[in-house]
Amino acid sequence: MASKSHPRSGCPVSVSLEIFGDRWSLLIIRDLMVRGFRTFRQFEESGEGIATNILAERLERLEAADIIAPEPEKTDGRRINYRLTEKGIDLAPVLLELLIWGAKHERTGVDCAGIAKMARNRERVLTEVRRRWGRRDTTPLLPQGRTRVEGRSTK
Amino acid sequence: MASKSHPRSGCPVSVSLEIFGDRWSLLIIRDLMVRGFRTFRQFEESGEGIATNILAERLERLEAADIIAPEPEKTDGRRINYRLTEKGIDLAPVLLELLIWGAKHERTGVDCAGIAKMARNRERVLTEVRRRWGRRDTTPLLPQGRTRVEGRSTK
DNA sequence: AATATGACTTGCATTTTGCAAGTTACTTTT
DNA sequence: AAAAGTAACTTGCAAAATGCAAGTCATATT
Repeated sequence: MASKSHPRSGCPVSVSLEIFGDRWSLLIIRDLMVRGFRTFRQFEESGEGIATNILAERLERLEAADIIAPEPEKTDGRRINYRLTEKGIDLAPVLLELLIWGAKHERTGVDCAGIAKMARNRERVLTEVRRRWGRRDTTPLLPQGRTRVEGRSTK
Repeated sequence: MASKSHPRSGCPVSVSLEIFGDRWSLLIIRDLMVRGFRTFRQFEESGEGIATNILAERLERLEAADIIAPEPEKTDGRRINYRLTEKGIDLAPVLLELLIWGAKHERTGVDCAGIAKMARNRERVLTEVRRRWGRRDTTPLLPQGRTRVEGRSTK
């Protein structure tokens, strides 16, 4: 991504996009925030099809930006758990709006009605995300199934 | 960008990012929404340094996604005014959250306090954006100067 | 008629992606 | 304790996207 520093405008939107304005970064953050994923392997197999070299590069980038932080697992020296920093958790509203927009305007694999409900209770949703994060609760916020457009989700 | 269609997850966030998950698309939308820009030339000279071929490609993409729509100017056959569709205007919350996040967490060229105030009145800001859009009011929402980090903005 | 302007194309060098196949450092199994 | 996983990456390329400079083309203006 934006490796080299071009002289950009200094607008916060522009600065933000320089950090995670690509097709993958926010998906990693989504996996951390709402799916409860923590490891390289989980991100890799999250269903989006990210290549491992890109994933590694994005994790490095997000870490450099202090959005995520690696936390080696004590019981298993191989495994690294990635965690969101406060700065990373603050991306929840961005992700939520992206979710709401996509569900409203595009054909996606999730239940529109459910998302519309979230749209009416943004604050509640964000509070819940933060609460779970604080408790290290990794149960997915929304039932993230391979639910495709045709299938009515959980009812 | 994501020209070829990979099999992605169907998550609304993912679908959204496939459309405008890059470094430029949302900047064009920002220019339309809060700076009152309407033409190719304006986007080109918006200070971000987008190349003309990329700009042309992004406009095409956004139009294909029904986020913007070109409107040839009657009095001047050369000029095309790009306008946001309803779907495009619905990106206002995304942009606003991006703005708030960037201003809070990164060193940007705008007055943090001003943005923080917007963060406390999200609904008011969004209503104002829509109101201006409806009236075709192109005066910039925020005094978008080349205000750099050092300069305290308008007072 | 000559010059200018707005909105793009085109050509080409440089970067970034995507993909497949390693590598390295643990852990678990036998 | 050796063999076989497993987790997190690297590496090597080919393919695609990007950046840059220059050019085109249809109006407008002088």
